[in-house]
Parts: sequence; C-alpha cells; structure tokens
Amino acid sequence: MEITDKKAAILAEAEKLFAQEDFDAVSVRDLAKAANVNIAMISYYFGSKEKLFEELIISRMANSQTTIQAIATDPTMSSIDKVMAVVDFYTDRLMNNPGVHRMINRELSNSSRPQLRDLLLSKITTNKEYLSMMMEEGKKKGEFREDADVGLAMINLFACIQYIVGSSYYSCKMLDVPTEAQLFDKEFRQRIKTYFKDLFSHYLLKK
Amino acid sequence: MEITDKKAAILAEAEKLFAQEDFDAVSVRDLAKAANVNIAMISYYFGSKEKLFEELIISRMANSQTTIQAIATDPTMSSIDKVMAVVDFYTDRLMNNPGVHRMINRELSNSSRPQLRDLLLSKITTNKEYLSMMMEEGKKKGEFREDADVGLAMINLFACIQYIVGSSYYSCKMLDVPTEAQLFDKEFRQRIKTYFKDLFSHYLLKK
DNA sequence: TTGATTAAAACAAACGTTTAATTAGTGGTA
DNA sequence: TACCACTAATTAAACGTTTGTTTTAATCAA
Repeated sequence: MEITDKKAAILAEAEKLFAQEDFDAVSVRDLAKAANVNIAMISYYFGSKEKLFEELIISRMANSQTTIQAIATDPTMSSIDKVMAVVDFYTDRLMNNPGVHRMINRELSNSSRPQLRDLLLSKITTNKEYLSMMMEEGKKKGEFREDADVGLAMINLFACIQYIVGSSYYSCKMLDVPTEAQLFDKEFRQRIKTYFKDLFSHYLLKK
Repeated sequence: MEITDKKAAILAEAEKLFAQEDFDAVSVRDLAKAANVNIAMISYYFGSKEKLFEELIISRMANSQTTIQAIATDPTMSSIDKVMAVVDFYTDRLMNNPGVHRMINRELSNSSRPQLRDLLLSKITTNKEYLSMMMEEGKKKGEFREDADVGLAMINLFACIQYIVGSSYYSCKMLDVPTEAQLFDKEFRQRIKTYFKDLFSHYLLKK
C-alpha cells in the first residue's frame, strides 16, 4: 500500500497536534478535522489511533545511528573534535524536528505505552554505545581528563537540548528569547552549540 | 475546611498516578479506587479532576524562593560557592520530589492547561532573577569568565536534573544504573552533584 | 464488474460530573 | 443522658458527553 495524499495529510496534521498535546488529549475527531478527512479514515489507514501514533513517531525518527557511528569511529579526528561534531549533529537534529522530539520526550517520561517506549529506547541505545566508546577513547589517548564523568556529560548534552525543545515555551522565558520561533532559529542554535563546545572543552580537556 | 483523611489520601494517590501517566490517562475512577474512596469524593472535595490536579501540583511545589534568594544574596560567599550551593539545593529538591516534578515537567511541555502552566512559570521566574543576579555578580567581581554563557549554564543544570528525574526509566539505561530506585539514592545523587560542581568550576572560573 | 476509497451513521464503552438518598457527626436543649 | 435539629460526609446510581472503532452503504477508479 503506497502513501496516499490523505494518509500523508493525516500524518502531517497528527505531528502538529501531538507535538502540542498528549496522546489522549488529541481525539481522532480532532485529527480528522485537521487533516480534512472522515473520522473512519484513521482506522482505515492505520488500524487504530495508537498505531497511527506509533507509525508517526517511528517514521519521523530518522536514523541517526550511521552518523554517530561515522563520527565515533573516524580515525582522523581527535576526540574533542568528535565531541564538537556530536554537539553540532544533535543540536541540528533535535531543533530541525521539534515536533517528533517532543513526542519522543513524552513517551520516555510516561509508562502508558511501554512497548513503544522500549522500542524507542532500543533505537537510542545503539548511539549510546558509540558515544561511550568515543569518550573512553579520549581518556585512553590522554586527551581527556581521567576523572571526567563522560557518561553524565553525554546525557547532559542530550537532556538539555531535548528539554529546551520539549519545553520551548518555558525555555523562552528563562532565556529571554522573545518567541518560540526564535528558539529554533540559526542564531540561538549557534548559541547552544557554542555553549556546549565551550563547556565540554573546559571540562574534558587536560590543562 | 481542614484536610480530612480522605482528602489527603486522594492527594497522595493522585501524586503517584499522575507521576506515572498523563492527566487524561488517569481517570477519576482510577483515582477513587487507588485512594479507596467513592468517585463522587473527587468532585466533592476538589470541585473537579482538573482542580484536584492543580491543587496537587501547587501544594506539593514547595517554595524554593527563599532558599535561592538567601544563597544569591549572601555577602559572605564567593560566587562559585553560591553556584555549588545551588547545585546541591536543586539536586536534592528535584530528587526528593520526583513525582511532582514529573508533573511540572509535563505541564511545561504541553499547552493543555495554559493557565496552570503560566502559574508555574511565574513561580519559577522569581528564582531565575536571583540566579541571573548571582551569575552576573560572579562576572563583575572578576571571578567568572566574561564570555561564559551563564544563562544557558543555569538552564542546563535545571534541565538536566529535571530530565533525569522525568525520564528516569530512560536515564537508568543510559547511565547504566540498574534500578530507578538507585537513581534517586544518595550515591547517584552525589555523582550528579560532583559532576555539575566539577563542570561549572572548569567552565565558569578563570584560569 | 471488481476492489479500493469515502462518507454518514451507529456502536458500545469510558469519561467527568451530578443527583438523590443515607449515614455520621456535632452542638444545643431539656 | 436523651432527644432533636442541622450540617457534613458518604454512597450508589444515573446523567449527558465524548471517546475510539465499526458498520453499512455509496462512490470512485480501473
């Protein structure tokens, strides 16, 4: 079955609505209305509201594994340069797809759909392995401080950007950014990158 | 009207259930069953499910303003020591009350109850003012690096711990912590504190 | 004609809330 | 102590909506 206009329209509108509100707070009637289709089409195309939700997340969660792997295993880069590349990659990745990462964020913080949660987790875990490898390598090569907590550093990067994307309304107020749109703009994105690169340089590198 | 056993029981069970699942995913029947009271008691004591939710969050959100203010305005402490004190305070505060901070976290990341969201925001904003003051003071005194992004540093601290608490299931896997209980234990808590103190020392202080 | 698509209507189940009736508790009066 | 009056607390049942899903029939394309 190929992707019809209507199916694509439903997915597109679902991404918008589910980015703003929880799974239960968005009804199939809301979805159908937004996508300008009949209510029955959700069940017809996806089987159920829940399957639509899963298909949406999975389809939009682009595979970052190959990129992370490429960075982590590059023999020509220094460890700190690899960290910089990861900062750039994650910042852009999360900020280019705020909707789906809001959804992923919420799925990881509740236990309503444990099977979906575990699926997301398994996809993320692979990246974690490569990142751990990369960080440990930095220590072994004597580039990074031995007593740096590289595990926390990695989750710090991910958590902080994820949090800013997920709670953009809140983050704007805290960071004195006037509008949510500006939060995802090039300028603020650069500020995030600069912050983390600067932060990790000071924290990880030996003096 | 004083707080009866039943009212307190409802609030206690509500905190557990709302910590695990969204507002809509927890029904009044779930709540009544868990608290071992009749369904009608939720409306009777709180007016509505939504008002119960609001009352729960507000009552459990202890006032951190005085503590933060005391730290920020203490004339005997150095700026970096103030940062250390804030790290200790926030870590314990969030990890001692994971349930309510999960709820707050979710409220800040959706727009289902904008009025509650803005109320939470206003309570948090006061702290932000004191923290900004404290950080700028560190720069003026020449203790902190001029080009440190203190705004992002503060939200980084808050976001990261909030994220670990909010997505504890996920965080366990990422940090190789076996159980969620251990995530809130003294040992891991100390690891968090050490990480951030070390991180900010390297990032903020002049060489 | 055949099979996929669309629409309107109906479905049962679950939702939050309210009603009406009953019990428990309190304070005052004798 | 006993009785009454009154309010608060509690219950079971029912309320009207809304939920996600299905059915049935009509329409369209090949």
